[in-house]
Parts: sequence; C-alpha cells; structure tokens
Amino acid sequence: MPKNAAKVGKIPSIRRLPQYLRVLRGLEGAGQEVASSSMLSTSLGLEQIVVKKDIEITGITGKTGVGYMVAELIDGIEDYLGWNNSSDAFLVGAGSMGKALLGYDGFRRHGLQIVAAFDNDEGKVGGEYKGVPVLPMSKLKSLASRLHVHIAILTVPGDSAQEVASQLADCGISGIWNFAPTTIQVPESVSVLNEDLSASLAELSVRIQSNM
Amino acid sequence: MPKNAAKVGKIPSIRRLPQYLRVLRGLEGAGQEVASSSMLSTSLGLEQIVVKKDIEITGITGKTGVGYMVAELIDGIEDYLGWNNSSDAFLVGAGSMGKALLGYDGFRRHGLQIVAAFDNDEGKVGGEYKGVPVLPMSKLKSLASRLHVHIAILTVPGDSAQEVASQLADCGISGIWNFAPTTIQVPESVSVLNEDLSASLAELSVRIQSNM
DNA sequence: TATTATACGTGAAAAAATTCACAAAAAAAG
DNA sequence: CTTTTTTTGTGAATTTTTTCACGTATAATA
Repeated sequence: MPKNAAKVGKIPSIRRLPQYLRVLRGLEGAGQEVASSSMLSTSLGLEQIVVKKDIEITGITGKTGVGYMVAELIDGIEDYLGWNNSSDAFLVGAGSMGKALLGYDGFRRHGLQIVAAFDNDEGKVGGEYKGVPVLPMSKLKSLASRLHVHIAILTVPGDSAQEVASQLADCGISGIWNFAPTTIQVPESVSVLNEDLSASLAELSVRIQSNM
Repeated sequence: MPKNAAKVGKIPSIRRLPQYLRVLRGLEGAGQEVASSSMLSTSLGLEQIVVKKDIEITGITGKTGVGYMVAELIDGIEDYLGWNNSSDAFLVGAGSMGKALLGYDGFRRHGLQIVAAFDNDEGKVGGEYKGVPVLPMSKLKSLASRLHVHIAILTVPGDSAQEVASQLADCGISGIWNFAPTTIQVPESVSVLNEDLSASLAELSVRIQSNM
C-alpha cells in the first residue's frame, strides 16, 4: 500500500533502543546471561509490551518462558543501529556546547568517534580539547574526503549554521546532527537530525502546567 | 471517550511551537505584521498543513485569505507554553554540559532563568559562571523553598543522577530536565523530561543507513 | 507428573499524529 | 464587477504508534 517498500522502521522504538543497550551492558557486566522484557521494563520505567515490540524490530527473538539472551540482544541492537563498527565524525563549532559534547564519553560507546573539531576562531584553532585537535574551517573539505568522514556534529551559533551546513553537504557528509537553533537546508542526500533544546523545554513547560 | 478530560495536547505539535516562535520573532523584528502558514512552512521545511494544525492547538485563529497576525501568534504561543512569565530554574551539575547550558542564552528568551548552579566539587563551589553562582549541594533545599524554584536541569554524571533526582523531588521541584544518561525514578508529581543524546544518535544512525 | 507462574510472539484493537480534501473568506487581478 | 489566487478552518481518511488479548513454550513447584 505505501509507496516506500524499504520502510525506515518505527522512530520511537529506534530512539528507545539505546536505553536497553545501557541496561543490558550493565547486566552483562554483572554476569547476567538472560534478561526478560518485564525486567527491562521495570528498570526503565516502561511498559513490558513496549519493550517486546521494540526488541521485535531488531529481529532478535527470545525464548518463550525464559527471556532474551543478553549478549545476543546487545549484538542485535548494535547491529540494527550500526553501532558495532565505529564511525568517525567531525564536530564543527568548538564553543561551549561543542566542548561539552567533546567531553561526553558516551559517544565512543555508541560507535561514534569524533576525530577532529573545526572552528574559525583563531584562538581555538591549533589547540586540542579532550585529545581532539581543533582545526581551521579551511581544512574541512580536504580532511573529510581523505578520512571518509560522513557524520558531522554542528554546534555553531545559529547565524552561521546554514553556511556551515552547506559546506558540510559539499564535503560529502551524509548526516548532520544539528545543535544550532536554526532550520538548515541541505540536499536530500544528507540526513539532518535537529537536537532542539527549546522543543524539549516546550514539552516540559506544558507537562508541568498540566500537572503531569 | 478517553478517561482524561484535560488532555495534555499533541506532543509533537508542542515540540514544534518554538520553531514558529523563532521565525515569528524574526518577522516581527523585520516589521512584518502578518504571516501565512505557507510562508512559515517553507521557512521551516515543514508541510503547510502541519503548521496550520500546530497553530490550531494554541487556540489562535488567523484570517482566511490573509494569514495570522504575527504579534498575536507570538503571544498565543508563548501563552500556551507558559513562556511569557519567566520562571526560575536550578542547574545541578556544573560539569562541561552544565556549563554549556549556562552559556546557552536561548533559555532567557524562553522564559527560563537559571538562578543558581549546584555542584559538590569544592573546586567549583563558590565561583560563578556566566553570572550564575555555583553553590554547594547542601544549599539546595533551603534555596529551593526560599526562591520557590520548581524547575531543575540535571547535568550530573549518570551514577549520581538518581540520588540527586530524589533530592530534587524532596525539595518540591516539579519538573526535571534530565541530561544524564540514566532513567531516574521520581514521585508522580514530578515531571521528567529526558534529553537523551543517544536516542538522537540512534535515530540519525538508522536514517543514514537507510539513505534517508 | 501435574500444576502454576513466567514470558515470548503476534494479530488485532485503540489511540495518536499526520495528511487529505474541500468549503468559505479575503485579497488581487483582469 | 467578475474571476482567480491565496489562505484559514475543519471533518474525514490515512498512517503511525501504542496497547490489548491470547496462544504457546519453558521453568519451577507441589
């Protein structure tokens, strides 16, 4: 019925998968070999059926009456997300948000390795932060093609976001994680994910107002 | 039909409202008095019908054949979000992410004023960052009740998030914006909004894989 | 061994969100 | 003044996501 045969999958489910991964890794470290949906659901504050349906999309099946094999489920989720083979990323904009993300060690665990940061502030260029070199914007294109980097984290101010995004698209980047509070226009071949803090603040504001 | 008469509203719509606000403020600054859904949709890369339906939830109506009054729409959205009367917030955890958020001046525009930061690192306590004083955790409870603060931004490491969240709930905080990569358990009276970076990374990863 | 509790898998129902389709109003154009 | 274009508002259809209900398999218990 729908035109797109290759469906993307359920986005809310995809967004919950990392939570399972986090719990499962803890279980694995504790030597637990099996995990049930009820157990995962209580430790994450979700409904059991949500866990089962989410796991279903990864293709991993458990054993009736027993549960899921922890190691197999971890592999399955990582596989589904493409997080088992680490991919390199650039970070553009070494301001405070950029630095915060450079300091976030969770990315490594998720198969994302920030290999270089870029900025056009001469005071920042040349140095390094958390082991990641800060390079001038002029080096972006040559490095992108040389290192085959195709993910970029965009943490520049809103008014330069569009220009940088265009540059990134031009460099062959295929995914932009946009932290700037601006809508960026890129060719269709580039996936953009907006990390919009004000959206979350809006949701929280309304939830507080309605006492839930 | 549904049990809850006071429905929260459509969450995706709520999360998009700040985008309209951003564009509308730009228009207002440029002296534009009227804005149509088609114009808003093209500048944000959304479908026109999405814009119309989103605006519908705020209760603001436009004029057929003309559009929406910019000033009225801004007011209406701010009103709906509760962003017209500024509310104070605490930030707990003055690490790199905490500092990045303290430096994010967008909050002010969204009616959120961070009045104090808390940390238990003695090296940080006593100083200030971006004009916000960094106080010891021990001061949290007394200040919360004295200043009637009811929103907290949680930027502590994952392993102390639950403990701090419990403290916050104990202080009468009614909304927690959780940046820690952990599920926190709080009483029902407290709204939690998880800002899960790994969820976004998961979504981006899958989208890149499926070439869209 | 029989019974009970646990737990997966899945088709179907329900709810939420998006998209369509079109009537009606206003402005612009001819 | 009439026609065309633009645009809101909304009920309905569609799609997506969540939730339910139940069959079946496994383990534990009596």
